[in-house]
Amino acid sequence: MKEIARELDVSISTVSKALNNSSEISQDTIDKVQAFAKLYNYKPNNIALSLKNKKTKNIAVIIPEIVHHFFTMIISGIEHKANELGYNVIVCLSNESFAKEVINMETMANGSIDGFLLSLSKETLLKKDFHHLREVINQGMPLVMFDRISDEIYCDKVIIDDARASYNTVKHLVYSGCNRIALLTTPDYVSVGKLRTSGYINALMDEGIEIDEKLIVKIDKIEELEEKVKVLFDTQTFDAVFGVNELYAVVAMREAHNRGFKIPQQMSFVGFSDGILSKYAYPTLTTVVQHGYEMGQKAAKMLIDRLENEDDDGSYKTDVIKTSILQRESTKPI
Amino acid sequence: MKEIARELDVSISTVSKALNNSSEISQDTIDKVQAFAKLYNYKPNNIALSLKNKKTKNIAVIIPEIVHHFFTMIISGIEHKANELGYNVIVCLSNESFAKEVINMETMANGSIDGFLLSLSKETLLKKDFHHLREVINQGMPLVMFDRISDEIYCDKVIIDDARASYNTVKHLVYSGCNRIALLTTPDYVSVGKLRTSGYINALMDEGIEIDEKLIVKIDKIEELEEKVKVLFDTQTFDAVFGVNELYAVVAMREAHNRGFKIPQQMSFVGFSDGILSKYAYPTLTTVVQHGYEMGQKAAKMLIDRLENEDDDGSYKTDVIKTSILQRESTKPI
DNA sequence: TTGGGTAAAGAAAACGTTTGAGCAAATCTC
DNA sequence: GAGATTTGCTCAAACGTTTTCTTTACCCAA
Repeated sequence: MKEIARELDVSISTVSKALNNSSEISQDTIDKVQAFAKLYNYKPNNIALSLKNKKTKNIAVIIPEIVHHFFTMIISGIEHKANELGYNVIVCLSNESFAKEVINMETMANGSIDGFLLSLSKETLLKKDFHHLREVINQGMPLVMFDRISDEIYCDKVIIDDARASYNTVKHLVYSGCNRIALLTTPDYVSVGKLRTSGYINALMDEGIEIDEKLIVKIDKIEELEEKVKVLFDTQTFDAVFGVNELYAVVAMREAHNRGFKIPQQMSFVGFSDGILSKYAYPTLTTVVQHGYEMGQKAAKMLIDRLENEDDDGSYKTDVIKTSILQRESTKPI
Repeated sequence: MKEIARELDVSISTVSKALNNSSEISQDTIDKVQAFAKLYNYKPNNIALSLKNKKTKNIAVIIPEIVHHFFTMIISGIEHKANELGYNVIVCLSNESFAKEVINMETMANGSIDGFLLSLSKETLLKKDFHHLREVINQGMPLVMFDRISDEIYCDKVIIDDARASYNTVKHLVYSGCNRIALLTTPDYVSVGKLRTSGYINALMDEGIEIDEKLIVKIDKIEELEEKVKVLFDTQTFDAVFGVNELYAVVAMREAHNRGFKIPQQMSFVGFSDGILSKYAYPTLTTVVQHGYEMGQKAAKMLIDRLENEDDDGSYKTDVIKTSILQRESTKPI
């Protein structure tokens, strides 16, 4: 801008106004300035604009892990919607670590971004320490949580109805003729795992099937997955496996394969979160579709709506994304 | 800062210097200011710093697609290394679209970031239009390309030695007793696909095996994958399949399964890029490991090195990441 | 001629920070 | 005790914009 001003022998203010087609400036000058701007390939400096407007048009999304189909779908959705609305997405990974989550929030909450999209790390869920969230909220920075949330924090949220999805799935298995259904789930501190477990229990109770605790396997770390699955097969009999994610289901299915079970005739399998594994497993895996892309889109829209509408009436929304069951080869048709 | 200055009745400059432990300021004042800063929970405004320093400590990474194991590994690596060195990562998705890639670069190259990490979209590779890259380079903004690169652009690069990896893999298959090896690859405009194809051809020639064009299947869109695989099985006989990504290999393996082939006794399978599909396929898939995480780390390091070392001697490096073959169940041991 | 109106442009402040130059007071030196 | 040095602080400019408030110049009517 300075250059253009010097070149045309006008003031910087004039240049600025001319570029913005201000009515204060003569058409003649406007044309000249804009011509020069094009010539010099002038691009307004975003940082200066951010400083002036106190808006960066950036949003941060903090997720526990990116190498995970569900999260990449969410990011895709976020990115798409944010771009559509003129925002950039800064991705931060917490790696399931509380400390990293806190650091990420702190390095972002200093003017670099306008708002947060957050899915809690396992460690944060375990510690139940949410001071960093409270801090940014008090600071007046909008926060939208998705998927892994906490009820203790008041803010906008987008979630899957995990309990209901799990409930429906188990019923589906029962209707297809299964009645000893093993559950591969996470420890209860993972909010979504807990909800899925409770959906499983409720469905069985409603169907009058007794809960056998030995059929419920809680897996904390990925390393113990294969071993625990083997133990399950060694010690229990069952005719279906419900995994709270696709990996658990696929690994169990492999084990069944190795032991010579016919799928789905002798044993059915269902997973959660329809990803690439389910789609290309052998046989293809029936899954609960979580619609991560839509979740991301909705979360981004919620955040940006709040950013652009000043009328903060202090009320927060929680959006529930519907799930659906995608019937593939690993379960018997109803 | 203003508040602290008012409260302590000193100038803003004094506050700034006190916070930076300047020797110009008395220890007494420094202590007081820092105490107040802690009390008010003062955080320096990053935007103002960026404007002043002409450095944002942000880097943009533009990738074609995020729902893809290899790219998420790369992003993980980038994010890790960048964070370690004090940088944030802004993720942009081109969705394999030339237009979106250009837009992404333009919206970022206005002061929002210090440099680019880029993997070209398919459409860009097809069009061979790289004016947007030239533009940012001329503007003096560092650019590091990774994986999907173009030789026409002079900049730092990080690549896989695709041709060699493919060559080695095919030799591996030959040594394990296969001699009619089908290749599932991409059209030649995808740089890595072309290289992998040429590695395949060279290996066969070196082993004195005739190239049968009918065994080379080029797949452009994911939708045509299953159909083309079926046609291959219907019309040709072969004892091994080499897929230039894990999906191709896994889909082919499924088809072989369905047709009753014994794997690997009757037919071997190898994929490229060791992802979740390969690991949990049935049987588990032998793959070429691309070390995406390391590629990401290296690319990030390269970019940041260039950002922080002024001495731009005009020479560019190309780093080649080694690949390795991970022998699993889908191939015969050598 | 003078005053008021208007069109076009410029000056200056602001966003939050850093930093070199400048300045007053305290301390030192001989 | 006068000049020199040191100490501790403030001023002002700078980063690149926008925007409000002047200013200037010109025109027209009284």
